[in-house]
Amino acid sequence: MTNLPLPSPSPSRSFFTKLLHCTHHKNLKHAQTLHSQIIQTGSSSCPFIANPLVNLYAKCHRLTEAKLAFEEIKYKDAVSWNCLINAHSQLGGPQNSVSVMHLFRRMVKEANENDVYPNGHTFTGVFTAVPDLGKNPLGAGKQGHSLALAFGCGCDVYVGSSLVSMYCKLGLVCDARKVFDRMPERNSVTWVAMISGYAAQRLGGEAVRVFKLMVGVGEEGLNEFVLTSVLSAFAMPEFIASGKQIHCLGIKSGLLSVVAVGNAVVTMYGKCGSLDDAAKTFELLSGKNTISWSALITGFAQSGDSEKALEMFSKMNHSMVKPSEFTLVGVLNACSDIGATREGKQVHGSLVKLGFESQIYIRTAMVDMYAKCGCVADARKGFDFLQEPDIVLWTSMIGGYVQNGENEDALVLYGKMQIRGIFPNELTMASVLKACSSLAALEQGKQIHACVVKYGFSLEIPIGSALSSMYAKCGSLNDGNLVFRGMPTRDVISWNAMMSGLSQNGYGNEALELFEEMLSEGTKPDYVTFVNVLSACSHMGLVERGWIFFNMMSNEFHIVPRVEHYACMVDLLSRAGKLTEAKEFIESTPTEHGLCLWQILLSGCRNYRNYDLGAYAGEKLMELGSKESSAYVLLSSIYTVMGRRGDVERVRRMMNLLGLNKEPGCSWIEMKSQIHAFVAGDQMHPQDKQIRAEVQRLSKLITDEGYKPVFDLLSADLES
DNA sequence: GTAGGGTTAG
Repeated sequence: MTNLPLPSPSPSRSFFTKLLHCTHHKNLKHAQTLHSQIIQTGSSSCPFIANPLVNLYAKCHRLTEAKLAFEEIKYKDAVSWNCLINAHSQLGGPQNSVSVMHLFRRMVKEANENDVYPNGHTFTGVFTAVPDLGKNPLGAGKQGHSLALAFGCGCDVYVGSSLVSMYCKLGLVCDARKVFDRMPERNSVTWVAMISGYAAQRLGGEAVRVFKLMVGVGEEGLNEFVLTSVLSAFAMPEFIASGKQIHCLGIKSGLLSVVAVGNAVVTMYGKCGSLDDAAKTFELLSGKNTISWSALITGFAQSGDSEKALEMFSKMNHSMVKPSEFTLVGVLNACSDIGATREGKQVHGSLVKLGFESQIYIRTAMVDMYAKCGCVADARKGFDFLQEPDIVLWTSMIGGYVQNGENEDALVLYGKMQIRGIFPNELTMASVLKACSSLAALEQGKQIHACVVKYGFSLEIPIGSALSSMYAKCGSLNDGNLVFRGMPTRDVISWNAMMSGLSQNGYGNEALELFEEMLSEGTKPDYVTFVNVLSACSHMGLVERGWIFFNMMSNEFHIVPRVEHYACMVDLLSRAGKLTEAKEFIESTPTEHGLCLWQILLSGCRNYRNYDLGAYAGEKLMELGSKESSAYVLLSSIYTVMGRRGDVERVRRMMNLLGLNKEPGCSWIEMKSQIHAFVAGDQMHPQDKQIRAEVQRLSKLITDEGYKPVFDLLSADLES
């Protein structure tokens, strides 16, 4: 009984067990030892040993070795092929996906010869690889789909699930749903694929229906994957109630303790704008990982609480959890939002240290951050760093120039992009159109309009708004209106753009009519709308209506007046000569707006030659430490007129002390796509002589018509 | 007794 000899395992059996064990532990060192032993014993051509070896290399991400081991197999069976195919599809990426398709074609081609045919395992690998194909993924997917049916794999749950997932990733949820509905058998993976497919397309309603279907069918598959995918479908404000229910379900089922589920809850609340709930859930998470922190930080940044986002980031740094590129994108966006240049630069430093520098999302966020913080040159450095910027990055850089008023550079960069043959998106077009508006570059604007048509963009928001605004701001109000009326839908920005075009070109009444039309169509005005309305009133001298609108803004629409609104009111009152009323109005507003508002009143006083009030406004500006040279010049002129020599001296001394100089006036005009700029006093233009002669001719003409220029003492002083 | 599908942060 005691000394029964144990049967010694056959060498192939022993290799087999060792290979499985080694695969489980992903032990590459041991794999190489085993491989050499297998070669020595001459079993490397036997599928029963070589297949697990191919798989072992695959799980260690060693595709070259896997391929070598595969090619050594003399009579490859289906498993040999599938191991290598899935090795590539699991690693993913365009390159590996192409390899999957090559291997698959070879397998099919040699099938009859070897009597080895693709099966369910093969098609799962193929369908997983399809979405990553750079060239015609849909064609490959459909072809694969029909082959799978031809090879009798249509009923396999794995094949079905991977098909659902494939169609979803290609954006064809309807095709995915067709496959889903026809599947004879489904499991939790199938449900998850379908639900997350809807979630990715932001079709929360469909996702709920599928989830309810699953619960109704009595599927037992409720697991952490299902919960996370459902939660991601509810990450929109309109689904917050459903999201809360799933949160409860997570608590009841105990699945909330899975960190991925907790993270999905945090994300869901963040995207719904319930940052309190997001933060509470986050606090209770056990085993917070980098995704948890990123979810919360991004949530704060996206809901506009960027200070809080930065605060959480600094807490994260103390918690010893390493930030990922996702975290840093969120933090950079927070920095852009509040113009936190110093923090942004710190993040730049740490992302270099962490090796995220060349990540495209990181680059885009960095370019955006530097541009929004006003450091366009740094933004450009970040842009130039990548040889192949994608369209989002091109667009951020172009948008960065526009935001900083460097519109010529924006157009130049857009030209470079066109030469590189890069297809713009709607935001690119909107940015370059905005650049044209600011430059009043009608000709270039028209060319871009032609591109909009050529590229097949519609007049949807934001292109429609940008285009109508471009025409309006360039003075082509009819074309602006034509585009505006042709837009399929209009949001408050579209209305604002058209109104501002009208009002800037002296069509104040039409702007106000448009405002009435906007209200009657049920679009809620925002603060910009009221800036437009008030400035229209100011241009038209409509004091009474100005007051009505100013009061309507806070009383009816609960919009807190900003400095722009106060400025419009002061401008309106000053232009109308109601200078004392303007002064009293300024004194009733929050003091931090003084610098802007007193300056407006000062100009008003100049026009009406109210020297006492002008001096009062000027003194206020000096007290507040104004850096506007024109304020000091005007004030000293006023004192000159009033004969107060001592005060003139005092103002001039202050001006010198602050190092302020009179800024020369300048203007420009675009002719035949070229911009001609003029600065007061310069004689740089090649046709300077002719231009001056023409100005003299025109001056004489209008003087003869009876025009008398006003040369009061103030403007005389200004000219000196 | 070898091989396959799904979730969370931009």
